[in-house]
Amino acid sequence: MSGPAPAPSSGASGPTPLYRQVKDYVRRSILAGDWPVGHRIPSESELVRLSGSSRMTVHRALRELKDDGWLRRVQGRGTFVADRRTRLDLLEIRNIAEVIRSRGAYGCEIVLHERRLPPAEVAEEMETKRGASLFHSRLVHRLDGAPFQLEDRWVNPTAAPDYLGVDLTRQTPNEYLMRAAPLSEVEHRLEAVLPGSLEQELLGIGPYQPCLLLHRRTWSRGRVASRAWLTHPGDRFYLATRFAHDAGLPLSPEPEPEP
Amino acid sequence: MSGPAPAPSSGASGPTPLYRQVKDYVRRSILAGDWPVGHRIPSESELVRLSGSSRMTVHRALRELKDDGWLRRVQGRGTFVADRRTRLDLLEIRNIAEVIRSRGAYGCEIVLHERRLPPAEVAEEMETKRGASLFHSRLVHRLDGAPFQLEDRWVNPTAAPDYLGVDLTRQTPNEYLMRAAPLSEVEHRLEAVLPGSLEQELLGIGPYQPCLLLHRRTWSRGRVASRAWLTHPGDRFYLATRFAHDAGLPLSPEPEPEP
DNA sequence: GCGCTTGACTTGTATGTACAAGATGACCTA
DNA sequence: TAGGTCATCTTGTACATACAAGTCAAGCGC
Repeated sequence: MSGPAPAPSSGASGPTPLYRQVKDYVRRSILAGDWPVGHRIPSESELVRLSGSSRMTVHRALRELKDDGWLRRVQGRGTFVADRRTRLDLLEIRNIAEVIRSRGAYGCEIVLHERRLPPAEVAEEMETKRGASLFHSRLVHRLDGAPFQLEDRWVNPTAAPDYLGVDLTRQTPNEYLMRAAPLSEVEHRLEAVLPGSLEQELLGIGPYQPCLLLHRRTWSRGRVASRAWLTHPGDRFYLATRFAHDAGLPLSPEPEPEP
Repeated sequence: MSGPAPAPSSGASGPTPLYRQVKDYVRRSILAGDWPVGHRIPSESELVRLSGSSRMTVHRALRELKDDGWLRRVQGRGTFVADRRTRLDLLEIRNIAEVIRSRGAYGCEIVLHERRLPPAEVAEEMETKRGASLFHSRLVHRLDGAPFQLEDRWVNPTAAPDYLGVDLTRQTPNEYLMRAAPLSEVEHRLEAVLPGSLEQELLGIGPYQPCLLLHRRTWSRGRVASRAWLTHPGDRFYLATRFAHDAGLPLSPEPEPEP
């Protein structure tokens, strides 16, 4: 556990808390490349031995690193280095398909609509037990003939048992789910990606066409109800906002000291 | 402390943890408008009495709510309801660089900082006359050593005459402009792109690394004050939101004195 | 071989206790 | 009155303990 964290230099904030030191140790190990993505890091009890602190202190450090997206923790198995990208709060995004719909000739093509066993990462995102099968649908949304969204969606059967019976050409999955599973929480994640060859074909794009990927999870009654990957070709799609500001910007009344 | 959180009904996820129930109680009280922005909420010891749980449990709930931006806590004074509006509708008033800054070791490298004649398309975006020279700066923002944003910015001299004299290592362009040119309007545009070779080099990425490009224009006193292209490598950056959908936020106009 | 149990190990939560440190007002003293 | 002191409130951190629950492999009995 070597160095006791980068000395705060300005002694303003007092000594570095122990849980902070543990966090910094883990983060440095990840940044240094000692622990690559997916690597299982030392368990709590090992870190207790290494750091000389108590389990609750180590536990808090790891939990916060998990909340910050650095780690992935699985009860009974261990703690793993997560695929981390800088994360930022921002922006509310409503369902894109419904908004776009009114802008031209809308069409929808059903590629998949079935019940099956999800890959491990999907099961994890949906917070379901391994071995539990889920609903899976894949749709191509078109506007004036050109695909503008590839929708890959998994649905939790306990949240929307009738999902397989829905006619997805008359009702988008999102429209149905809004009714069937009252929304309690939403999580969005927006990133830039290069789609694989299957997605390229479905979207009718070339091999090096960057796309906006909107990853969206919805909760209903405490469970993850649905997980959607919405891929939008970057050459025919972007998000925009424009708005005016009131005269007096409140912004931050108190600058908040910040060490 | 009334209801013990939304009944899990399906025993799928087990009973709701105690700290979760405390969080939900506080969140509901805020969303219901019982505790307006700036209001001092019950202290930990009071919540211990109200909830019947231990102080550590209450403390964890409040700490997480603070981390999520719901509360502001001041040692020795108490816990207050934070102003959450800025996170929801003010979108990206704060430059991404400033938000990211607190997440690790921040660094900034100035590539350009000069006055020159803009290309025609920039002049058009800035709504300036042809032949009028503008301020131009290009910065690479780094987090923990790795570039996460390439900022290419043009500034209107009539809106911020001192821009060339600003030390951009101590103050991001956005920070300076917020002070120098009171914001009246903002326009955003977000898309997925493949950067050119110059941008690749500055960001330290490969030739086929898709990036999120945030295009931003700000107005001040009726003029375009600034135009920024913010490029973020897709392999180390994404945008995210997560929020509860209980009800519309009250947007209480009186922030209450706050003792 | 197949299925089950068992135990070791993991993370998740809950509680009690203790001390540190900031804020505030009552109170005492010069 | 002015200033310092102290008690008391607040949140922040640290630690020990306990139990719950998920995972996995070894080992047992059929």
